[in-house]
Amino acid sequence: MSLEGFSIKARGLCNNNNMGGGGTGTKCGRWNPTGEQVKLLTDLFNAGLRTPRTDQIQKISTELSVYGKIESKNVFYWFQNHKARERQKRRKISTVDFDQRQDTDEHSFPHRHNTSHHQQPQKDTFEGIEEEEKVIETLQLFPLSEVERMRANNTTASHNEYIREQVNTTLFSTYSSCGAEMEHPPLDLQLSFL
Amino acid sequence: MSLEGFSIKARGLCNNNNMGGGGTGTKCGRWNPTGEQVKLLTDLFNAGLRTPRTDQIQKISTELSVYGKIESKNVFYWFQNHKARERQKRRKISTVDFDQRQDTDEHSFPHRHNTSHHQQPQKDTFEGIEEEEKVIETLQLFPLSEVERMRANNTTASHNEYIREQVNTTLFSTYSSCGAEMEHPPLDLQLSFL
DNA sequence: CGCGTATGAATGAATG
DNA sequence: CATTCATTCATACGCG
Repeated sequence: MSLEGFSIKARGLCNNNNMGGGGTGTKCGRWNPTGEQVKLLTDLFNAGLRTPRTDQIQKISTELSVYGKIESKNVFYWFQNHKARERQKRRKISTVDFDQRQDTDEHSFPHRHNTSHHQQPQKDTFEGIEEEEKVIETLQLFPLSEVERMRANNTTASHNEYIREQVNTTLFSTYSSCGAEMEHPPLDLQLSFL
Repeated sequence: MSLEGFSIKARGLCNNNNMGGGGTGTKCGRWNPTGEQVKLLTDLFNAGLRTPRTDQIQKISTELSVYGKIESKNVFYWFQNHKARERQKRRKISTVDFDQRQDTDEHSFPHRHNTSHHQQPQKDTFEGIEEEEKVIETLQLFPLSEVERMRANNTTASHNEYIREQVNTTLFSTYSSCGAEMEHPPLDLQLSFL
């Protein structure tokens, strides 16, 4: 456990996914991707794959199954999550306002498995700054032979961001449904900045 | 490589002292909240804030930044964790019920992993023995003054009808040309096996 | 100093 | 696609 090095988390507590068809003794009910699986998925993601179709999902799943147990839905969820968090990160993460600018470190936000690709400093716009899928042309990710050419005219001019505006509604609905467990009267804080 | 597990916290010392003891924020990997920061966060939580929205998170983060280095994601995580742990605690207590189970293991999570759904439909559904969370409706902590006027046009995302129907169905049946997806129509990213 | 606990961080799973 | 819940991993800290 060096402190300077990379502590490869290896995600391995119940990581024995290699049971093949047995499916026994898997005490953890949650899929725990292996390193290879993650790598493959990440590569695909970086290659521009964001929302694989059903058949793609199945193929990916099949391919990944050699590394450990996996289901199609895992792949499905993985892409969903990965994409969502990529977005989310741009919104939440490190949006240090103009207030204070401590240029202490540039790696303010953690990158879970981001393989060195553009991480432009985001503005906290709720939309827009996405869909910028980069397109690679020849991706030789796998030991197989055929490398499909990828037509890269995506343009991704998708402005399909459905404005899920939740400004004023959520504020109250949140409290009405979520509630708060406080036995004390609503303290009137000086939270005016909110 | 599976750099998905890297902790960039790959440095060692981090003595972000706090609590009014002086102490200066040494930029370390992990955010260490200040006493004031914790207090404010806790106050907000006690005031009923459970899952702040993005804009709230940012404001909170900005506000807290005067006490020390902080990022939006820290606020985000803080609320996530705080809420989760409280629920967890409550669940654990309710599990004990009248029986003192203190010998077998400390792992007292039901771990009901079901491939169907979970038991918490939405925000607040408690087992039973909890404290009767009160809904604060007179919470004027968050002025909606000009937020509302900010939003005049909504246009109501009508195309929000994504077929996010259950995973399984989507995966193993015809995708039925949702038309809403197809990230980039062309890009037939067929990486070997796809 | 080793260990248990509190908690920050991450992510799989699911729902709307 | 957004949001949330649940669970787990990784650390900082305090204790004995």
